Amino acid sequence: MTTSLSPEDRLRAAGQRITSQRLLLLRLLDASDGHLDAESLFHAAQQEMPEINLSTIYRNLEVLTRAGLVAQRYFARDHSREYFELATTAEHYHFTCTQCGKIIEFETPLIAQVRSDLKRQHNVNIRHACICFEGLCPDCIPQSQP
Amino acid sequence: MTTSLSPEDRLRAAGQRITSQRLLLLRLLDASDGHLDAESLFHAAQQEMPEINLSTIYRNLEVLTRAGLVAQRYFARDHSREYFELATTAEHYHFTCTQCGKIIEFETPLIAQVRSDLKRQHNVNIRHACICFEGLCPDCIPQSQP
DNA sequence: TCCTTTTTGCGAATGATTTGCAAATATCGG
DNA sequence: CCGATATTTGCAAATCATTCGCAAAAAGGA
Ligand SMILES: [Mn+2]
Ligand SMILES: [Mn+2]
Ligand SMILES: [Zn+2]
Ligand SMILES: [Zn+2]
Repeated sequence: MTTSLSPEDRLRAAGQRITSQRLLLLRLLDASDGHLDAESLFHAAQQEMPEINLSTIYRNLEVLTRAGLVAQRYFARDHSREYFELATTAEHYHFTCTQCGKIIEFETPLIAQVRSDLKRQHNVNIRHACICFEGLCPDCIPQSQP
Repeated sequence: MTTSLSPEDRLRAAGQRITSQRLLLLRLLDASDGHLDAESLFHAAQQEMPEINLSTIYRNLEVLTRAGLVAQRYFARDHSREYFELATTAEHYHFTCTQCGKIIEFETPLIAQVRSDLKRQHNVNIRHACICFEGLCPDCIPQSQP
């Protein structure tokens, strides 16, 4: 069981340079529930660091993702925008409500099962998977007349 | 068991107007293995219809997708580009080789299982899912020394 | 502290997809 | 078959998230 490291130690452990922009990004992701896009992170970051640039956000999200500290996700049918969350949480998947935008996280061993079946049956080496669902959350499902 | 309808009948059955551009698009998708992007379909279409426009391709792919005749997919880690295939094939999922680009299709009942678990546990109404895997296909996995 | 490498801010570029518009086409009732 | 009406198309320009080139600033190591 790992005591969660400070942003600085996480960067160090990942062999990345420690910059105030990266620390800020990690702090913002720590503070949020995750599932933020570059633009939202940019706006949040500007509160503390008004001179920070959007391309710095993008570049660092890529660095952090490749370093394994952050996970990039797609939600909803429209994959036009990338979202990010800390990679520290356990493997889980997402359901997005197309009406209100709520994201429901869930776990299941079945995806791991799919992966191992796929690996065994087709002799492939799986490096990455994108699994997401969308539809209406309980609050947004129209009720039938009582 | 449905005898596969002609492109024209498929459009009619879906209540969409029959245009030569749409018929061509359906024919091209019929002829290919699917998994084509708008640009490839555009190039293929131009062979038979030199004046066809790329935005017509995009617009009709959306129409056909909404009509349920075509399915839109994302492949590879870079989801920056949409791919399409006929929606007539059985529910299946995709693995993309990041090295050679090959796409391996596979079936599994486990995803349906995930959906029903998700639906039951969170009372959501699932409308769409995006499931895709990527990595190295058998041909692209480096062999260890014999 | 000095030197070398990496990162940053800035502005411009990219590239897939979308959109406004007027001309062309499909559908349909007569 | 014909004309009126609703849709669709080709064209050109716009979007918009993400990427890039560059010179100045900051980080890390000796
Ligand atoms: Mn999550
Ligand atoms: Mn397929
Ligand atoms: Zn909702
Ligand atoms: Zn391959």
